[in-house]
Amino acid sequence: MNDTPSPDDGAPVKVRKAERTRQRILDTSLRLFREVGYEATTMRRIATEAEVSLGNAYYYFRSKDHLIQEYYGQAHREHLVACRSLLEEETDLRARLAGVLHAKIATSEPYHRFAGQLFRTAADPTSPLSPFSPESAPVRTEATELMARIVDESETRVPKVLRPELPNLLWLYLMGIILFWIHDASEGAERTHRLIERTVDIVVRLISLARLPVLRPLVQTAVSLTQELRQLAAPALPEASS
Amino acid sequence: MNDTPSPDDGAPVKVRKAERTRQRILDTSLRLFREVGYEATTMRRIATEAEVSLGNAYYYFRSKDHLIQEYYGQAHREHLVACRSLLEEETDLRARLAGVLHAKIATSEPYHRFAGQLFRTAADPTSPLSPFSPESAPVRTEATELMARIVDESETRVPKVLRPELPNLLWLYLMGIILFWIHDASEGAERTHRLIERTVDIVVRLISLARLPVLRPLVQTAVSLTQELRQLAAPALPEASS
DNA sequence: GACTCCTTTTGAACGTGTTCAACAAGTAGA
DNA sequence: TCTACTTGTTGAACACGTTCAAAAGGAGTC
Repeated sequence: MNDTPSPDDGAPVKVRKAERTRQRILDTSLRLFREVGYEATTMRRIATEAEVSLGNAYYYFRSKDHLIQEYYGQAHREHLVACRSLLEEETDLRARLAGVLHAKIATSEPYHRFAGQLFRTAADPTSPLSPFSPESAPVRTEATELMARIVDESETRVPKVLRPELPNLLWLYLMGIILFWIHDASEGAERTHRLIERTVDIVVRLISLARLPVLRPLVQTAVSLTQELRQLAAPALPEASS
Repeated sequence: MNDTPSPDDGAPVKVRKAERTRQRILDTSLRLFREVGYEATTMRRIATEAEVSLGNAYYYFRSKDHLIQEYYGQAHREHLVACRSLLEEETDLRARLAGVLHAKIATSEPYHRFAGQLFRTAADPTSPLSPFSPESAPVRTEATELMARIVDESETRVPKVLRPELPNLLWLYLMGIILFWIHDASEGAERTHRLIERTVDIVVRLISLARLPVLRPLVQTAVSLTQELRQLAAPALPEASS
């Protein structure tokens, strides 16, 4: 069992062991979340199946909720993989945006039931699991950067007013789609995919329409609103701007 | 104690007693929600303070969540009272809309902390407490009718495309404001009130802009989207159309 | 009163997430 | 080897929401 061959760098075996325990708990959790859903996955069951005591699970993860933060990360990484080729080949903005959204829904599908139950916790503003919480900042930032990439590497020119805020707006749009998907009980999330097809058109149209003089003040307000939103979520948000 | 003078109509005293017990539990719950928040209000405490056994509370209310449905109703009634004079006197759409929204936030203020915790449950799509759930339909309908009244009795003409769907759109807008308010920790919800002032302008502007030929297709799509949303929430929604 | 039937009420019991004092196991210095 | 010290681990205990079999109460009928 204790196969730790050639501990390179003289790294302490202790750390390794702790890391393995942590990983075992994490893997078991994510598997159970997928297999039996959020609520049926009790901390006792996680502990039992990970061959660890109940208290030990709490040593590594402060609460059941905190286990979910890990899910966010994993889900995002899977999404990135699913998007890669599309982002490398496609240059049309509409196609890029639609593709990324469809991929998000598709990769999330195994976790559909889980996500529904999870949402209950994630929607709580005081919860560290809220997508707006400081704890979620890393994943949120990564996701926003993905949105920026969709736009930047496309052939569409974005009106200047919109440019700095557009990735955040698109991230909000993604959150909206996910919200819809969570409620969507249709076969294969077919309705959500149709929703994407229809709303992507609007969004792309709006991006160009933002140029229109009539709409200028509107756009200005909308942009400043998202800034307000951001302030609301994080009173002090230390973010590396790139 | 047993003061049931002149049981008119020969109504069975039994029913009266049951009704009183139910009311006592309900009053105690709402008071505790206000005073100590959602989570600190345990079913045991409600039972104790209502001078009733724990099981008895469950006889009248299927779960802690169901107690909240009652809160929705009460909150809406308080909102109506707070709006009355404004709706009778004011005819300008912007002023009417802003007034109603400000009133909603103001009357909800005592429940701010409670609402934050509550939201955790209410955001769960499978929860009967979701504002989109069938169980919430009565209050939702009433609130939507209030939105219709804001528009109908104002002096502003609404473009035909928008008319049937506008109350629902405004209700969604209200939900958005409440969502912001829940996250808003500023003194006296001052930020939410500012948000209302700014967004009301946009909304009113959008209502007139909906006439613009350029935007026609956009508006069309937006309208049909809300219909989609409605379908999502309630697979079979029996609603009295007036 | 005695009987039946339905409504109301009780409190013990279950499984849950979480906490915590205690213990075990490694690690490093003497 | 002995001695601290940190890290990792345990399981009992707590309060919670919820359930349920059983008891009590009340109303009508004989």
